[in-house]
Amino acid sequence: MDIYNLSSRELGLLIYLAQNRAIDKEIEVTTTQIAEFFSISQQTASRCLLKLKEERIILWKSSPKGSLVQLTPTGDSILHQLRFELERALHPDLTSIKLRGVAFSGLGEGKYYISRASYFKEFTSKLGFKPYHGTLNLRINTNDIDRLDLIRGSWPIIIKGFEEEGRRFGDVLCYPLKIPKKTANVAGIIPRRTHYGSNILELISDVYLREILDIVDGDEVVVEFTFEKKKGN
Amino acid sequence: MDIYNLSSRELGLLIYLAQNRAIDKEIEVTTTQIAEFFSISQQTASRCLLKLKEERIILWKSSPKGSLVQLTPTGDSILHQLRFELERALHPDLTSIKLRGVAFSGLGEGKYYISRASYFKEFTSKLGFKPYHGTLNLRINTNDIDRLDLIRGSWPIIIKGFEEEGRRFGDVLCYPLKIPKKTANVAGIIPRRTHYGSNILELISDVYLREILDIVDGDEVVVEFTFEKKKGN
DNA sequence: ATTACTAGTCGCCGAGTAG
DNA sequence: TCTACTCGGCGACTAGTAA
Repeated sequence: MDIYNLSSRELGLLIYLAQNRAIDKEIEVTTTQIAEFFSISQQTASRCLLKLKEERIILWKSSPKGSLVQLTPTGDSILHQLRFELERALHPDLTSIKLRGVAFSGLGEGKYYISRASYFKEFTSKLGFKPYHGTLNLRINTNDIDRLDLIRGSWPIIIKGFEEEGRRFGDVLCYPLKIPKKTANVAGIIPRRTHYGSNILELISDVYLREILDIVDGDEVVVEFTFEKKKGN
Repeated sequence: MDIYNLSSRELGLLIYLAQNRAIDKEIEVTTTQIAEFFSISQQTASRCLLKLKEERIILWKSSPKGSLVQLTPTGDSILHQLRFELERALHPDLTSIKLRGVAFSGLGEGKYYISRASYFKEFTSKLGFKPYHGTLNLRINTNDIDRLDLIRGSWPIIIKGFEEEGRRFGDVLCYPLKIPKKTANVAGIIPRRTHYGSNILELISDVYLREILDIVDGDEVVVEFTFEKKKGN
């Protein structure tokens, strides 16, 4: 879903809904209320909601008494993509974002996921390096979560999910990163379904990062995200 | 100019131009290049630029060899308005923004401007208080300039400019503020033509702020901007 | 009250092409 | 090459109205 495929109406409506907290929870709206806010007809408001629903940008339960609306993760991510593009428009000189986080040990899921043949092959071909069989978990500093969300609004490398042994493995989004003064190939990975505002970022690399960086749990790690030329899609 | 009056294409084009640094300077573009980027026809690209020019959102010199484009202050402010709305959409719990700045003495222009009968009357009627005949100049902390720009993206109270004695007095934009723990009526004022990224904010109030706050040049002042319910226009 | 279908109008888009 | 006009078609809007 590309933000530029949305009409201005739909985008405005999405912003309106989000401002009314439709990101976290279902909110009540009526098509008449939307129509008045945007100075359009009630019918158009109805059609816009319908279209957003069809494109799975919102969840919508309509009834003769009114409607309940909530943004889907897709809707949320569209707003973040717009934010990313806008930030770059307003700060064209900004070419990288630094994040600080603290290393911690997870339950080993990262290692498990990377080991899945399907993921491993895609990581290798799309990232251009063979990932070490393990991840370095970072708990991003509270002050930097907003910046993490900004990075997540960029156009990530998408590792496709799959179904295996009756279990669903979802899409994983990869963001190429650098560790200042190190040459290791690094990428931050985040499951697509992770909500914005999360402070967890897992790092994969072609090397054993804990050794290269000489860190243990609790140590601070800085990663840097550098902008590409344009939105790639 | 309301951001919701722009078509999605025009908004996208504006972002594209800004990302290519058309905020600061004239940049070269061709309608074909824009057409390819957005996957539209060259004709539509041409029409979009033409419309943006008519609405004084961009300056555009076109010739058979290509075009030079630059955003007008209006164009810049549209992007900042969008940023403001988007920030509120993504952070609906954020209800106020604090700015830190350092007091300094200007050349007394603020005092001069407020004294102009035309400005004074409008300040009084639109802000709801009689401004003290002087302003408190703040040099906003570098780290907070981005937040100042965010506030400037909101819907300000507009004090209309006028022509007098052969001189042009431009529009002044007012942002209602509060000083933490003080009850004084305060507003930040910024001439409309001031470019974004500026670190100067002038405060007007119904009281003599330097006395109430007990400050001299060089002292730090904190001001707080609180969001209203909705975009007012 | 709501949502949403249908009919009719209007404006926007792309193709062809002129300057 | 550029920009930008005209024209034909289609998509989006409003009004009326059904459910």
